[in-house]
Amino acid sequence: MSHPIPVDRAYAGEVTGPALRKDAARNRQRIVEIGRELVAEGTPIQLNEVARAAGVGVATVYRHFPTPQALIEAVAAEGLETLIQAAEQAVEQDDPWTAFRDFLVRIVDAQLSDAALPPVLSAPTAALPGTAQLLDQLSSLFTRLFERAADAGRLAPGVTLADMTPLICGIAFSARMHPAVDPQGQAAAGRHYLDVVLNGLRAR
Amino acid sequence: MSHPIPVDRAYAGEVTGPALRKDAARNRQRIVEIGRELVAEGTPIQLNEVARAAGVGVATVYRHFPTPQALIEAVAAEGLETLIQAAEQAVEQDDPWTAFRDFLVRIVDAQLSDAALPPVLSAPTAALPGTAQLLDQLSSLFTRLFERAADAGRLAPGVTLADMTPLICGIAFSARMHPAVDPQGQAAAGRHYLDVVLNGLRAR
DNA sequence: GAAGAAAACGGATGATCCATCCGTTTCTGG
DNA sequence: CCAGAAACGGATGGATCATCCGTTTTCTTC
Repeated sequence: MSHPIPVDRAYAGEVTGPALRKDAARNRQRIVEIGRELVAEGTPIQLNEVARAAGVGVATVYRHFPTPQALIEAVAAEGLETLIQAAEQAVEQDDPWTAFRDFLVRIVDAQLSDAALPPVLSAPTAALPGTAQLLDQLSSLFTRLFERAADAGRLAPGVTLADMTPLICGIAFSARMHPAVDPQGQAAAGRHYLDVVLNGLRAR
Repeated sequence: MSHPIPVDRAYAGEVTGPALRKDAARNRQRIVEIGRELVAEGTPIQLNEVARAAGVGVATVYRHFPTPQALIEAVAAEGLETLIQAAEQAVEQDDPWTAFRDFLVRIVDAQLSDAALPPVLSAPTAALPGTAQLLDQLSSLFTRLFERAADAGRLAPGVTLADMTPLICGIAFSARMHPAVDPQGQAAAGRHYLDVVLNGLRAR
């Protein structure tokens, strides 16, 4: 931690700053690529191993991603952007409850089909500034969705915005525990658990 | 894994078999003691470090607990036994729904106050045979509680027994994510999330 | 309570994993 | 094309892991 490892910048979820040099950008992409594969197959991420697989030096990996979590965040960036788009579309929806519910379906689904998302959405803090920025965007869009639903009187009293992230991540956690054979079995479980929670959340 | 490390036996959740020698029993207890402290303070368990703190050789620790998970299970045994007792009392309860609900409150609470429980209750497989036995007992008692509630028509259709463990662990997961300062804030969150789910689970 | 067999002990050690440092290479702006 | 800056790579010291085997403790039998 004493060596000057520069703060990360310029990747998928573009945090503007001095652009990366051409070779740096290329290497970064290769590294994220490998990271994506490892995350997808559930292999725990070892930065030295990532370097070997990506065909770059160890230091190059550490320079871009000081910890495995940072790499996971970079892998998750794409998924976060997709979620942000979904949230943007949802705020356009007329019916507050439908918009709210449909977005929850999306965010649960996304966590089940992209293994990089759960650790990022559940983590208390982001390792990369770009991740923090994406999470902020998502959070502010989601706040709108939540408040619209709440203002429309569709939510049971006592349910707060601060409860939503834990609940959503808990639902995804439950679905991942479900002993399903096929992957869509897990998606079905996720949908089911979300229905249960939404049912418990709705004003009557 | 080529060295003959004997299968574990004779501890809290007594799996009968040849009794441990006196010194072995003493060391085992010391090790679990230290394990309990580490788990409580949230320190990740390192078997070498446990050996040092317990004042025994490394091999002694590995002989008793081949992996950190095994030690965590030993620490969790006491909590599991308490839950089993609670479940036994619950099956005596007259009202099926009250029995079911009260036990769920207990199991969520227990996971929040004993950090050894979540990994054991969420794990797909047990590392120690004693843990497997305790989990079996718990599971069979819980099955009774669930089926009584279901037969009494108190559960929404589509809710199965297999959904319950994931849901319960998901609730505990959500509560642990809740950004509470004091520890009873987390317990309150757990209670709240359980209410939401129970609300969604109940037949209407 | 002594002696032999069996069980358990301890810690040195080779293997593996981690992450930094710094000499070399690649890039970019002028 | 040149000089300065940025990024590279991999050797390496440090940490962690888990096994092996010579020694000690306990149990059993007489």
